[in-house]
Amino acid sequence: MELRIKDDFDLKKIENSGQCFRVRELENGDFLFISGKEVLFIREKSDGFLLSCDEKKWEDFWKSYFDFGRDYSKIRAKIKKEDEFLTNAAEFGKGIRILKQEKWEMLISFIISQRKSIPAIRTSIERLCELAGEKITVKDLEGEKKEIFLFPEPKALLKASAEELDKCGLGYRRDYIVNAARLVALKEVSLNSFDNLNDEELFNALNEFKGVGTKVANCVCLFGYGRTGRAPVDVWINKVIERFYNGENPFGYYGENAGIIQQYMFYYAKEIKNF
DNA sequence: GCCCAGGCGTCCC
DNA sequence: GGGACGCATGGG
Repeated sequence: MELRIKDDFDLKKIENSGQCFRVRELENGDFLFISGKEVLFIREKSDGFLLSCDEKKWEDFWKSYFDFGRDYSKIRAKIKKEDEFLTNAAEFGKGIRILKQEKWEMLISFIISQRKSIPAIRTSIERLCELAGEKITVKDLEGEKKEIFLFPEPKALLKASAEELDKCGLGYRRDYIVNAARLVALKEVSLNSFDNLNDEELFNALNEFKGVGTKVANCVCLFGYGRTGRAPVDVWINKVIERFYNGENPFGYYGENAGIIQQYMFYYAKEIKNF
């Protein structure tokens, strides 16, 4: 299908925004998105986008995945005029959207993320998918068949040996992942049931997993549950807070948009480095 | 070889 | 409640 949208939908920025680790640009310039059991190829065209899914799948799944239903330009318009850093960051990051990704994948991905660089996170996750993920065959926009490994189900991870998991470069995080897989696979914890919790309750529930602290729990809230009021603070955001906000967390003012504001700042800081 | 990475658990106060 | 410390491993 075709999508007649141009504003606030920059695939390259989304790929590099640090919220997703399996999104990538292919050699032919198309983008590949994988989430849950769904796979999408997207090609940017002069008047919009060409997608590998039909209208029904777009309406049922990808539309909400890409958070279409939110007007990002309105959010940028609410930024304090005197906040020069954030104004620059938002302009620079214009086109980023907060993806609503698969909950289990977010939990494990952000457990892996601690004390790892983004390229290293991608490598670990990809190895995990090849080790224990279901292999499916899909057709790209050229009609050519491609093999894709989906993100491993909790049960599949439990079947892997410690040695196999270690080859994924998980380091000391391995036991955190096995522990989470056990709790979810044995249905002692239901990630879907967490939908009913408010933001604070959800944060606390996620925080119960070993290896999930304040930052990781907030990332899962934001990227897995669409809780845009949560603003994860990592090393980059900490530098921003120290340098531009006198050490005071600036996100409270933005309420339910705090997570989106945070994402603009994170992307800007990460990309510019010497901001 | 060195430094650091979208932090966290533990210990100690 | 907050501060120091160790942590496995890969990228730059």
